[in-house]
Amino acid sequence: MNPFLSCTWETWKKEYPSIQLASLPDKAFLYRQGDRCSSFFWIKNGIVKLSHLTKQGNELTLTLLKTGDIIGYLQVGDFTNQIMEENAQALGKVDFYRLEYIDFKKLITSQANLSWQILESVYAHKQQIERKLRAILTQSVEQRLIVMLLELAKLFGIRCMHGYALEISLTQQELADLVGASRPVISTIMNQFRNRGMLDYTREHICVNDTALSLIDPR
Amino acid sequence: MNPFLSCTWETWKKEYPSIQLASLPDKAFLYRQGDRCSSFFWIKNGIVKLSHLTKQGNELTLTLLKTGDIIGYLQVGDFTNQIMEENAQALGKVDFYRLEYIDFKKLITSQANLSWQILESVYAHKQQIERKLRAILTQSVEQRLIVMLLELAKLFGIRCMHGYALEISLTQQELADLVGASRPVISTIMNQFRNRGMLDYTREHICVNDTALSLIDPR
DNA sequence: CTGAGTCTGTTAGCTGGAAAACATTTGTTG
DNA sequence: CAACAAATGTTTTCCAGCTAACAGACTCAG
Repeated sequence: MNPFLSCTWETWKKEYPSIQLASLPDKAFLYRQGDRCSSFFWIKNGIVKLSHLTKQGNELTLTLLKTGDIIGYLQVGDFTNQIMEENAQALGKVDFYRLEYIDFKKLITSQANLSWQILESVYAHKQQIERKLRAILTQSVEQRLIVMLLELAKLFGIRCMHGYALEISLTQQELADLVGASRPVISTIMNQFRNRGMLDYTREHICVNDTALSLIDPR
Repeated sequence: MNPFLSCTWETWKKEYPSIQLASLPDKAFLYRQGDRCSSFFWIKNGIVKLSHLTKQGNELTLTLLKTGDIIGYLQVGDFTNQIMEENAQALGKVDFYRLEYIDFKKLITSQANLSWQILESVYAHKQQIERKLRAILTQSVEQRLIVMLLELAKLFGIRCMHGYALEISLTQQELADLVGASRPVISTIMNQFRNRGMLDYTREHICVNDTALSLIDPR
């Protein structure tokens, strides 16, 4: 799984001089929207939020990435200006590897199996965003919120008494950004869910109860 | 540009036995949503529409692909069932190369430069869909329609008298699917645009006038 | 303990655009 | 050239969800 462990660190360092292991605290940015960034990142440990800030000042969260995922890759073509369209922000402490464009390209072209892995990863990511697009165009906020909560439970849930507690703490605003809705609506729906016993939550903790799992849409 | 021309056809055929050159008429499907398809396609010539049919029976067009683009690639992981989430439909006659999964994987892992090209292509596609998502969440149908028309003019426009004539013929329904809106709204807005002199169109022909180009949003 | 800052809960009002329905125009075919 | 189908134009109705605005509640620093 870990491409950087198949060999010693020194070997890597010699072959790809720009490689470095770094780490960032909660809320820090790997890169920001508008930055000129030509690095490739591989998350060793932690969660990274990819989001976009709109002109109107709304934040739209594209996805949450976790251990093993990759970001930043390549700005396509040589003509395009290398400006990032999203923010990549640490949610909690994040450790990651970082590689410059040239070395990354070298890596891809020389390590065939790795290139396949990365291709799969990007493609999966693309599919995920297509699903999100679909959801936004066809489902109500309520439905999208359920799906999102279940997804979060699967990705970041830790088994507890009556369900899965999320290991990340999200404000309702962040949840709203994640499903592409306004905060007040999320607040109201969250309450309904709590009343129906699907959810337990406090300010810094969300727990998706097992009863909610039965609501998975059979498509 | 054409990866399959760097060598003779026979050599390719021997190395990757599943490779084949095929072509389909207008409206035919390369594959359909729900199909079990493990092929990779490379468009040699023509335009392909990627779309998704929702439960409610609405069609949502994800993107239009043209010569040089690739689709279908890989269904990620071995665990996922290989079911396609979209339709890939020819818009006009389409010629394409087709390769089975195993050969495609072999191709990727053995042809480094190719794998880089493909990665770029998938990534570009991902970025495009993210932009679309953003547009839908932040812009009015009118704005999205302008942007779409300009984009179409750039991709498929042929220079004419007062602007760019689209070489593909799109119904208003198809346009609506493309911007994620309802048909009546598109119809009304198209009329407004025509009255303002930004557009000329008949049933089977759309021409984006130069005056419309001045409306490109300065972001 | 007090006040500032942040998050959550709730209400009221407004509106973009979806849905449905129908009329009109254009193209096609026996 | 009917007459049928397909695309376009237009109107009406309706509502999900956004915005704005404010009132608790909780948290933390001094």
